Amino acid sequence: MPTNLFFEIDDQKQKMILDASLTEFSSRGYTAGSTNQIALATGISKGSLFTYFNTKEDLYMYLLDGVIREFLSAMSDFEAELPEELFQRVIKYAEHELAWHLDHPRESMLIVQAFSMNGSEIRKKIEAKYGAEEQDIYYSLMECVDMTHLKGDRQVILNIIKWTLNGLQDSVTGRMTVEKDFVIKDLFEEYQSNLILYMDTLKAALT
Amino acid sequence: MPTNLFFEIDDQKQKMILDASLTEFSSRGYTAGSTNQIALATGISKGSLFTYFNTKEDLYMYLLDGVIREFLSAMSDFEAELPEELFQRVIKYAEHELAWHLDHPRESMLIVQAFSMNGSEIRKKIEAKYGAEEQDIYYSLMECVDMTHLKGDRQVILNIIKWTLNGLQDSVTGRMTVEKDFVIKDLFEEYQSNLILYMDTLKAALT
DNA sequence: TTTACAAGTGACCAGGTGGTCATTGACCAT
DNA sequence: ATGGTCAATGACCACCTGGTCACTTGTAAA
Repeated sequence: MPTNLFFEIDDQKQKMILDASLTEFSSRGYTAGSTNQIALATGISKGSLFTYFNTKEDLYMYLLDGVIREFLSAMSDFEAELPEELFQRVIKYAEHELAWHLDHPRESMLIVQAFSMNGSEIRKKIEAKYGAEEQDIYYSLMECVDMTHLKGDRQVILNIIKWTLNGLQDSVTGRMTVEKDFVIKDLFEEYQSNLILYMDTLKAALT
Repeated sequence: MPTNLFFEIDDQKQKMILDASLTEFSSRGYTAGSTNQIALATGISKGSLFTYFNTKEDLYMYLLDGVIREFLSAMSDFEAELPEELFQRVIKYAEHELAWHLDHPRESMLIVQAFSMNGSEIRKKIEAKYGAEEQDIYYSLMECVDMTHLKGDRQVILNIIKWTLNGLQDSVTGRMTVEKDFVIKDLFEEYQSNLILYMDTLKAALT
């Protein structure tokens, strides 16, 4: 949590600090991320940085909180535009989510790294604070959908769909970390057509 | 890659070094893992450690290679015991895989961390060396299965099943990192019953 | 112009890191 | 006993970390 002083400096400076922090932590992770580098990139002294935030952890948690809130609100805001039919709805939702990740690579990486951290104390705090919240966005967006005509338990079906989305998404982002030259547009289009293929298979099977 | 000297010291010592490395790297990750700590835990000097392995990376890659080979062979060796029917086969395979992870928590964590590392150079080497191999074990074990009677493309179905397994598995291992008191046996039994529930749903849907 | 006070600074600290290399000492052939 | 070989050693190096604090600087009131 920042000190009062952080909020009293001008907004430009606040943004620069958070932007530099985002770049640093998303590319090097929490542990390897360097407060020296953040201060340097922002153009302020390390002394100031540590008067705005008491510890590296405070800075990181404040940054993460903002980014997660951005993500959740980007997803929630899209709710009105989602079709009512389950599989159409899932496809649009997944497209929107992946588009957000591709449009916000640093934010996306920060979140991914935050939840794939291992062992450390801070990981537990993150899990305790956001674990539930992060899971719930998908279910809450699907809550109003009628699934009485489908073969199988509601929760089971929702999870199978969700994990299939995960798998498809990972196969895209995984390729991004390995291949040197990738065209985001191409990957996205491949994802879209796979999305339709997999959802059609599930729809045909479960209807 | 170790030097010749490493293989010439007695096997007990070799094992102690690898064991200490496994403990260190699996609990703290590659970057934070300390060669000092490994030397200390093994009871040898740091100088010796660096005559056996030229760099930290060499040590880590050698360790990882052994562990991955262990895992792959543990999976392959099980092939003969797998039922021929697809969903029964998947259930047994998944049980066996999760059991291995629970029985080898350090090895399991090492592999997970190796493939969830971000950004660094070594990650790319790992991906290049094992990316394909790790994906293929599941497909190769399912290769001989007859799926002509199922509704949908073979590859699509196999992926949906695989990602469903992933989701179930993550929900178990995820709970292990969060909850303080968990009984492995209970988690495993919960996993087993969920496995059957989800595979039954998929089987009913796809048949 | 002087004073008072808060904000900004970067040299500094203790504690780590991966890696090196002059020295040691155990062993063995002579 | 001597000389030679070579694995083992740990003090040492340069570099980095998160965090501190005595100091400088800017500003505004008196």
